[in-house]
Amino acid sequence: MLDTTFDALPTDGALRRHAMERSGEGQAGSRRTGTVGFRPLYRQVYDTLLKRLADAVWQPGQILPSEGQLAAELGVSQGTVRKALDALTADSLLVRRQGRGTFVADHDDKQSVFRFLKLRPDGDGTGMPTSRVTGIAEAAASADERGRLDLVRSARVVRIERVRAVDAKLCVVETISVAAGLFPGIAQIELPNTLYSLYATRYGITIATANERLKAVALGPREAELLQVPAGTPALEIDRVAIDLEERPVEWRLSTCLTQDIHYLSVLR
Amino acid sequence: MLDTTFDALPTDGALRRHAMERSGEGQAGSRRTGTVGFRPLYRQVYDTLLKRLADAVWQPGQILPSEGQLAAELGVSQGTVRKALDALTADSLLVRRQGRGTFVADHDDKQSVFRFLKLRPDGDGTGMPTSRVTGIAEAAASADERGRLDLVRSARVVRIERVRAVDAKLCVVETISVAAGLFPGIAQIELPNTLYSLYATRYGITIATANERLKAVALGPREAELLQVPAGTPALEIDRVAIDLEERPVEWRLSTCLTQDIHYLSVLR
DNA sequence: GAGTGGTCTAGACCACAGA
DNA sequence: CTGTGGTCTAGACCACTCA
Repeated sequence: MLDTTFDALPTDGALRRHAMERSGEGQAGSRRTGTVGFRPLYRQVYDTLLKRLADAVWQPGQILPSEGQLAAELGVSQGTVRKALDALTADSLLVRRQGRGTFVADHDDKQSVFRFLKLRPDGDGTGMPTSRVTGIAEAAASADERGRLDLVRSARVVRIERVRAVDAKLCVVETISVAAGLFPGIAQIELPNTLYSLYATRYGITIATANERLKAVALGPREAELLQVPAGTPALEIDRVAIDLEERPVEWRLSTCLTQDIHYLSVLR
Repeated sequence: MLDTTFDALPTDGALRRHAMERSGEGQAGSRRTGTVGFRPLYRQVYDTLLKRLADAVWQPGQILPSEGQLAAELGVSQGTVRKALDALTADSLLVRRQGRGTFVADHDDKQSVFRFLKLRPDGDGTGMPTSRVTGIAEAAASADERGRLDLVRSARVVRIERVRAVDAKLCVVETISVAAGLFPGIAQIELPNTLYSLYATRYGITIATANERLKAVALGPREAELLQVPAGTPALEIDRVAIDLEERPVEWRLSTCLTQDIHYLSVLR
């Protein structure tokens, strides 16, 4: 009932009124789902705005309407909009700047490069990464790829192999797999250093989170050759699955990293 | 001025009034520090409550006064107290339970064990860790220890060496260094599996964050012997500095982990 | 000076837990 | 039934940015 009201009236803008109406709707919802059917208003605002971001209604870097305008459009109070905007900001999807406005997070800028890159130089360097693609091909998805990316048996993937340097120091070789259906033509594009901004701008796929599993391994012969060190050298293996705004696993990335001059930084709170 | 007012009137409870008085004080503050001297009220409430937690005024697991009581005591509105409590909750220092109250986070319970332990079994297991101390001694701080723990040249440390198992599978050997002065008598105590709850209950030191630097290394002979694998086996080295509520580095921990059956889990947002 | 986000208040009602 | 945290509103003022 709550969601119906919400979805059924997108054109007139009002999510739903508070107070009396809300009370009635809340009880109806409770009857339907026990007592767990309650979804706060700001959560619905969050979802609305999230959908607009996922649908690229607003482009990265672009300014959003002010809190007051959004509140009026959605038929809720400014405080409720604020709570939703704060939540989206906490999820790194928006950036708020006092006195200026609220903007769609631009994951192309310098500070955002490191959101998903935890490799840092041991010493002082900036840690800026560079990349060189060493291979790219389309193929039938392997069992591993189907498992990581939640693909059907007949699915095809594009595999990208590249080497990366941090502060001009060669130290990473990685294989990236994405579903061919989600990223049409990606094998024919000149790939940028930061793939996730390409996903966002060209394919409308925004990476929201990533799960990384780290292990220590001995370098195999191919990786050793690419990194120009002896086979068997200990290396850090990072197995990453990147998740988009709609909670789909959209990229699997297996990176093998030399850690002589760099380390993986993890901050626990 | 802001802080003076705040610190000078702890007994009458009022932080400071809003509106007119605040405006005047704010301007005075601005004159002193340019325009950056502004500290929001809820931030001061946060600091007050944080200090009480650091001073162990409230014990772990204990219930705090209700929002209304705290608001009345501190002379601010309930909404301001709420904002401070929410921030403390986000920092994992409090736990809020609707209908029951706000509690001091108890980092002894099962879910909190994993806040600072990112090693997980590859398969299904619970991942519960166990420990066995293999050595403990007091000594003069090494250069590394002085650097990590910010100690003076003459400082002494207590070093704890132990091996750990995850799901009964031996996989970690680690050396823990703490300043002897901060943890008097710790070398004579029967050490629990979860050291951080000991730090909190016996020494009033609450670990708030930890910075971990990960590298892949080849096992040295001593570690290899303790872990019963060949020397040279690739292993994950975790170099952790734990920071307490007052932002002091209080523990340095160097762990060497076999990753045949476990991995290090890192969630990026 | 106008417009934006940030803070603070006061008061209402809702969901939840427990006596 | 009472008390707690959770949500929502309305309105005020503050700090910041920029034309």
